[in-house]
This record gives sequence, C-alpha cells and structure tokens, in this order.
Amino acid sequence: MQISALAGRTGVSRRLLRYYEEQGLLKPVRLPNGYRDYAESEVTTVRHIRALLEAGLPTAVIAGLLHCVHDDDGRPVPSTCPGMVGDLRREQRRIAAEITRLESSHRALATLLSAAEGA
DNA sequence: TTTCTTACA
DNA sequence: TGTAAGTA
Repeated sequence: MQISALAGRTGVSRRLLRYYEEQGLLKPVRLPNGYRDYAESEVTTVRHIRALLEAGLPTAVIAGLLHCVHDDDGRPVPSTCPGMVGDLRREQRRIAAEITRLESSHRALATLLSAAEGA
C-alpha cells in the first residue's frame, strides 16, 4: 500500500512515517517509480512503534527491539528475544533517574518562586 | 494525482 | 512536524 493508505490506517502522518523509516523503524520496499510500498504487517508495526514510543523508549532502542515484539490481538507483547526484558528494565531505570532529576528541578523552582512571592 | 527529496519556519 | 518547491 502507498504511504497515504498507511497514514490513514494508523493515524500517523506521512511525514512521521518517513521519519520512522529514516530512523530504521520501518523498511518499506521501493516501487520502480520510487514510491514506498508498505506491507500489511506494517500497520501492526506502526502500532507497536507508537506503544514503545509512549513507553518513553528512544527510536534507536526501538529499532533494535521491534523484531522481538509480537502482536497479541492488538497488544504489543515483548518476548522472543533474550535480553529484551533486560533492555526494557534498563530503560525503566533511565526514566526513573530522569524523574529524580526533574523532581529536583521542581523543588528548586518552588524555592525560587516562594522567594519571588516574598519579594 | 500522488509521492519523492530537501530545506526552512 | 508542517509545508513549499520542482519532479517523475
């Protein structure tokens, strides 16, 4: 199918679909006219990409884990590849560290604001 | 008409 | 990400 069809079926813009390809997340074949030709399975792949993106994973990590995700009637299920669970936990720890930094910033900002109100 | 690439807001 | 330009 052409890019517009995939965009329509996934709700992801054509621009973003091309970006996903640039990031190595999708590999559509090329027609003789240069147009991208997406397989039916790409519809599911795009959903998985969105799910992984929502989980906060960077595209570079998703590119390496995508082929380990299998679809369980609409739900992306991380499995198959050994080490995938470890990668996900590693990402979760990275995000936890991020939260810690943000909370620190949040407290610092609160302190500045209270000082401003006092002035 | 639709898509492609590249570049800019 | 959206959009414009110039093609195929």
